[in-house]
Amino acid sequence: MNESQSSAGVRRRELRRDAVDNRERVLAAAAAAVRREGTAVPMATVAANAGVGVGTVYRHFPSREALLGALTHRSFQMVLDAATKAAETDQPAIAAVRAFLHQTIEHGPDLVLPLHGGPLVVDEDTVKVRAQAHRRLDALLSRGEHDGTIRPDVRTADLVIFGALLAQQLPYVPDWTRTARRLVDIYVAGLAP
Amino acid sequence: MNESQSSAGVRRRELRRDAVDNRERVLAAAAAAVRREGTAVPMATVAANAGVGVGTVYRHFPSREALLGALTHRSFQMVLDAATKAAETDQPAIAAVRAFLHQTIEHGPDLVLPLHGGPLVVDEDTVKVRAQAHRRLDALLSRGEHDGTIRPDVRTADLVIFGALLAQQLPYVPDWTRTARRLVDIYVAGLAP
DNA sequence: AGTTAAGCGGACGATATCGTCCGCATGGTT
DNA sequence: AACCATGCGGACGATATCGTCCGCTTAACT
Repeated sequence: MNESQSSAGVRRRELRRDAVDNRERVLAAAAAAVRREGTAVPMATVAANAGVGVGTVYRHFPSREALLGALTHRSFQMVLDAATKAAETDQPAIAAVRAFLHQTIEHGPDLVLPLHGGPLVVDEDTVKVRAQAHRRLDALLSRGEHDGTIRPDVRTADLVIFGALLAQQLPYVPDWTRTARRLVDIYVAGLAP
Repeated sequence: MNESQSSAGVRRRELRRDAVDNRERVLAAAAAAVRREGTAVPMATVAANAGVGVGTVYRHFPSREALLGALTHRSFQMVLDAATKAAETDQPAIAAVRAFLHQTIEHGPDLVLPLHGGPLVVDEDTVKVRAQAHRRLDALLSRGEHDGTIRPDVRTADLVIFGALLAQQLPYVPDWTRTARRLVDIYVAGLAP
């Protein structure tokens, strides 16, 4: 992870240190703001929450769409990480699935996935990350079918979708984390053959 | 269901027939629009989709907030109806729960519940309807605990929340209904003691 | 079929948000 | 420590959306 990114190096030099910082602060502020106010949140709000000027936001992300796209990418990356981490252990597959879903809840506050509320465009890179996450979970489910801990009719997409839904936080629900964990545990119980 | 509504009659006369029609069309169009574009959807879009002028929208719902509030109320009413209908049958409680959740999915396209994406204010009347729905489901869960078809640690809120989450439709998921049904069936399987 | 008040539509001024632009600040380099 | 290119902030003109207002239309009643 050095110099220019994956596809045909576009970035000429390293970003200046303050620029790297600011970029990260903008992303964090944006995630929080989008969760709080939805995808139509004014860029000025994001900028203010990040403690930078609007100009800085637009420099790093040339349009609102680009910013939202970056949030989505970041979120799928988190999902991928959670899936990878969960799959690494040698516990029964169903336990790994449970761990994955719990992890997703934990990441909840930072996840901005393309749920309803404005069309978040998903770019090519993001599609790749999403595909990787799917593959990881696919393997996990196969393992579950094989070791007999998971019923065979479960789709990979179900896990991602369920996780995405749980990453939402309903404003009127106090103590969301606990509720989400209950939902997961019951769902996981239903996963047994 | 005649004349003025429940609480202290506010409406002086009956609405004219065309007015009733238009009100309904606005609500339907608004539900669709909000699902498609989020709660920040321009009022002009709603009006256009309903085939009326903006003036008409604002006459029936004095502010955007009022319109969103009406949608929320209507949605909880649907949830209540689904819960009532499901509880009426004399099948085992767990089957009724399953029916309730499937019904909720069916209503999906019309449900606009206070999920993330802008604070939908929930008014007093709506709170009452929501409470009724909760009571209905409470009774159902008790019955389930009693007839031994449902584990006792399930919270009523879980059902409402799960239903609400399922009523979302993730834009990138094709054939959402089928997926949602799978999620429900697995969840319901997990509900057994 | 005439009367009238309820209802309708959409133009309009006010306001909010967008994304750009440019003079100033600062990290990095010699 | 001096240079300067990268990065920063926020004012600004352009655009989008808001909610109101009022002259016209039409349902409802006689």
